[in-house]
Amino acid sequence: MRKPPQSNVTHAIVEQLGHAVVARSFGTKDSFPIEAELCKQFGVSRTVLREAVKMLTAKGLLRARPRQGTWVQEENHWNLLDPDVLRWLMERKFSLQLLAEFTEIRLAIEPMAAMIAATKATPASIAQIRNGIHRMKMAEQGDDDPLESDIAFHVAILHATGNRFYSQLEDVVDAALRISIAFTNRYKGVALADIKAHTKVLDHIEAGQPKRAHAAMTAIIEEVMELIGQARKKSPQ
Amino acid sequence: MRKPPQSNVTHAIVEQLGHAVVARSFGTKDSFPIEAELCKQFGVSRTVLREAVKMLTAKGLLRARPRQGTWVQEENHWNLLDPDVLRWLMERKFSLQLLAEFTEIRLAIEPMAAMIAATKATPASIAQIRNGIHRMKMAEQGDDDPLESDIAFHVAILHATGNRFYSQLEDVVDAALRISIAFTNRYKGVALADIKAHTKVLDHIEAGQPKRAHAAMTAIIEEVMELIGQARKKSPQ
DNA sequence: GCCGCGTAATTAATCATACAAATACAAACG
DNA sequence: CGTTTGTATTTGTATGATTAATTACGCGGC
Repeated sequence: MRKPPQSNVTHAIVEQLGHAVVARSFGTKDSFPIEAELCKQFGVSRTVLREAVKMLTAKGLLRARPRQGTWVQEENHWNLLDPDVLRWLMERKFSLQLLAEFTEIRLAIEPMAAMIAATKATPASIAQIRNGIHRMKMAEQGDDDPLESDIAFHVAILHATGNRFYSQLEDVVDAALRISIAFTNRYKGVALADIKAHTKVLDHIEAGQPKRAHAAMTAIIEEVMELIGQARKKSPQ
Repeated sequence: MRKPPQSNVTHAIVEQLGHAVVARSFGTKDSFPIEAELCKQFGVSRTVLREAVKMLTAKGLLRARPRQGTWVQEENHWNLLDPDVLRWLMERKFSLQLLAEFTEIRLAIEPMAAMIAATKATPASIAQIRNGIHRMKMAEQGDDDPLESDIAFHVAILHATGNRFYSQLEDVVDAALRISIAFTNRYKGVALADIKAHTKVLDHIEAGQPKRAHAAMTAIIEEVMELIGQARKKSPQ
């Protein structure tokens, strides 16, 4: 994604440990290595390791207590909506199941976002949405990236709500779209039909038609849901 | 909420610093104290302070770089959906604005959750929902807590989706409901009408009627939205 | 005066070590 | 047999020293 690289040692450890945790590389609860063990394993000082563990604790992945040691939290404690956790999950543990759950959330958020945008969007935020569509058109002719332009469109709508919590879900949408591409090239390339469907959403938002904007966005995402459903039938995991 | 107290010094600092950050107690960007300064201020060692800062960094509230120092991130970097951040915001910086934004998110999530639950709910998860309603009835007669029982109902529906991301939004709903109570006693006590409306949702879920479940839940939350709207007219912030 | 370049100063990052606190477990005691 | 007390283990906290990254500054060249 678009994060500054952060070339700290600590950060590197956080990444590795984070990946390992979501990938379930640590067997049973008590098989998680003790501090000293991990230090040796990664070749870093206790300070660095502890700070890394603290960061993962802050994201709900780990828990530590004196004398009991450190262990991986139950999955329902993970902050799934944390951008890092999201990314780790998607990089390490892709599954159609996960993608389906992602999309199910989008189905709640994005249509409602479009609906809200239809009543609250400013000229500036509408311009952002339009820019996304413009990029999709460019991408169709090979002059822009199809994935990035698609993301730009969807994210612009989240921001157009003027609601911080919707904006915050940018990363979920981002991850969901990237994951979509990862599993099937069917999504690759920008079809004219896609552009048409996306333009419809913009039109309704601009016209101040909440319900129609909602419906148009729902159509887009249900299309994705459909694709996933088909894929799962072929190779049910 | 229902978290183990965590009586560490580090955790205490995280709480204090977290509160201070969301309350905007640190003026301009460069007025954030340097490490040593904060250590003296809180009377803790650098170890503790650094680990606390790391945890807040993990939640997107702070950022630190050598020679530039530590500073508060722009608000759009905050992980608003992190349970801690959410709680700090709500404890320190209550506003009708914030509550409205909360509720706007609920308006997307919960009706869709009810919809999904109507097709996917298991006997066990339906029992959970029913238990929530049961508690509301008890609360009406003073035999249970009205707020907690209400929360139990809404959270049960999120879980009934079988979707981890919906489950994860438990804290948002939790916070929203608590905040609701905080600003008006209007919400206090359980009205018979409320119980009726909530029961309707359960009935539709049990009957496997997605659209009706969706509508019933929407009605409940729009009622809340209405209340907020009225309050904002009286004292527009 | 202006531009590039190395150098110094500042701040967080890392390391190493020591000691404190919490708690599970077992042994001792009633 | 239950209770208490001790002890070992693991994380928590403290401190000092060192390293690395980044910016600001001054120096020299033009």
